[in-house]
Parts: sequence; structure tokens; C-alpha cells
Amino acid sequence: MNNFKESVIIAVNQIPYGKVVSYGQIAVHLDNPRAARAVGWVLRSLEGVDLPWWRVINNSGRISIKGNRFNTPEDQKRHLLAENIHVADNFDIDINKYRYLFPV
DNA sequence: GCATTGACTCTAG
DNA sequence: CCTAGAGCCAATG
Repeated sequence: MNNFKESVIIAVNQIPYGKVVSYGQIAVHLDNPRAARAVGWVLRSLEGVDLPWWRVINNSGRISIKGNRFNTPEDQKRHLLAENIHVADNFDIDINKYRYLFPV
């Protein structure tokens, strides 16, 4: 049984403290390199789930989140800053420095 | 089963 | 650096 949703949750839970990954990386990790959008869809759908969703950003190293009533860009920025991850006021992140690569 | 949406990514200009 | 267009996937109505 491979629920896409569940697979995404597991992948995100593998992200260590102080590291970030892109939606595309997760998609690749799920053997669906083109499912980056679907990954974002899942994260958006997850609300009360215990998951470090803030460690997931786009491949441009920037926060793509629009901002729903539960999660906002400022929220994500605050979470990242709490993990020693530098985030510019423009929500720009040095993903090249903090990027986490999933184990093969 | 088609049309729409969304926290994506890439290429071009 | 920013915008626009196209491609892609999963869930929803």
C-alpha cells in the first residue's frame, strides 16, 4: 500500500534538524520526480499532523507558501530561524547551504 | 470523467 | 531580478 500522502509524511519526517529540502527532492524520493506539486498539495492539506513542514521549501530556496489560516510565510520563517537556518526578510533561504539529501 | 486548484519546476525573454 | 508559459501530479467537485 502506497498512499502518496503517507509517503510524503514519512519523507518529511526524515528531514533532520537544521536542514531543508525542496518539494522536488521529496518527489524524487517518492520515485515521482514530477510530483513536486502533489507534494505541496499534501503539505497544504495537512493541518494538525505532526510534521516539520517548514523544512520544505521550493527549489529556488524560497518560501512558496501563500498563507492559510493555520500556516503563514512568517510562521515558516520563524520555525526555520528557530533551527539556526538563516532566512532573509524576503523569505529567501540559502538552500545550497542547508539542503538535506535523502539517503539512497 | 472532465475541469479546477495548489505550499512545484523548468525554460525563455 | 522578475514575469509568463508549459509540463507535471494528486485530490476535489
